[in-house]
Amino acid sequence: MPLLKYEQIADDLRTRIANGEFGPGELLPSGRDLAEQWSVSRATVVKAYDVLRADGLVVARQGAGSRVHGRRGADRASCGRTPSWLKPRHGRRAVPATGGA
Amino acid sequence: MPLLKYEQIADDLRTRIANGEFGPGELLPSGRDLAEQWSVSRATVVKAYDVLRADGLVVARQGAGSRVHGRRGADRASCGRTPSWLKPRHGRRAVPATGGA
Amino acid sequence: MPLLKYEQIADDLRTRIANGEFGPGELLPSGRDLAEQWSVSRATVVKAYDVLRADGLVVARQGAGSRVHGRRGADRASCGRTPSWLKPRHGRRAVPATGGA
Amino acid sequence: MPLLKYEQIADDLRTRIANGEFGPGELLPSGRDLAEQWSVSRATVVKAYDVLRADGLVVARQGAGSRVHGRRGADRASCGRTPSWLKPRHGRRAVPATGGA
DNA sequence: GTGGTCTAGACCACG
DNA sequence: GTGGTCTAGACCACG
Repeated sequence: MPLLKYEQIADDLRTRIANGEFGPGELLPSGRDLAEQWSVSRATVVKAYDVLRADGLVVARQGAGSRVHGRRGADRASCGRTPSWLKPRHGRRAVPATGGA
Repeated sequence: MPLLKYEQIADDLRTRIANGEFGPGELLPSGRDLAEQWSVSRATVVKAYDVLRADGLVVARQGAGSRVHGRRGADRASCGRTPSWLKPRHGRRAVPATGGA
Repeated sequence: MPLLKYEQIADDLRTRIANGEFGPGELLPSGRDLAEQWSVSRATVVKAYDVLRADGLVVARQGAGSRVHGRRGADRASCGRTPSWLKPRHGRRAVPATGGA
Repeated sequence: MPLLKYEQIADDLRTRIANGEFGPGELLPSGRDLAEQWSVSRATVVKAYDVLRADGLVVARQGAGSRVHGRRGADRASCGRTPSWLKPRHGRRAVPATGGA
């Protein structure tokens, strides 16, 4: 087996994040769920998330699950699906803070 | 040959989409059909669609064919000449929080 | 020939723009150069650029050549090579105009 | 099989690059070698490298092999633990136009 | 040697 | 039927 289990899991998550399945700030699958899906112990999943946290790809907080690093929306909005060469249009007009909200 | 085969095929589809031959959400020719029409291997057509998917122009689902990105009608309806996929997120403009809601 | 000459030329430019060979605001090859490179008349090249202008990909001004649509730098900077899922880090900290250095 | 072969290969390389086994500018294993090591077709390896190139992690030139993106030394030298390819354009800070030029 | 394209065909999952 | 992966091998340009 060229890839260890926890590396496989980490890499699978990396791929799914890269594919946009999970965006910045989004909640990732729980350790318990992943352990069941991959038929591994929770310790193995914990190690997989360790790798991703070491890479800076994922952030975790006590009792609040693991999330993709980055704020929701902001960055994604500017680098989403649109091909880069179609970008130039919208002038990054910042949302005017017009009193209300 | 200035253009590789898979680029030719991708660019031809791009052009036909830009020309409105295929609108948002519409079904594109199957890989098998294109392979026959262009007298190329199916793998070459798959690579052409790879390019278009990477561009976000096309979406494909197992067993359900490849389609032009975007919902039927919606985008096209609100646009003039410009192909919908040239319009970057013209909606999105957050609903101005005008007091109430 | 599934692609007409001017479509081939247009699509080649489109591909090269998509590949980043020419960025937003950058000057594209002159009609005279392209005509020679592709062994076609200048009218054919003009037609190719017509297509790209109709697509909104290219802008042309009298005597100033054709350029890729969009401002130089700005947008490219925010959506360059870095994979989208690596983006989140830098907090868009505007360059502090600290007088000195 | 949760991970496709080409994804496994791509992810393995990604991991090894992240671990510092291959630094910026360093030559990566040839497609032929990897194909033999993984007992897969060379086309599968090519696709793995496709993924890494699409991510901007790897650059390849005809006849000159594939290399980790980035110049030798420079990026690595200035970084701590974080793999250089996780650092978005830390240079680039435009020279502040201090009066003159 | 290297990377990349392309073929002809098998295989799989999805519908 | 569909898209996508994968193989084994040929071919090409680059060095």
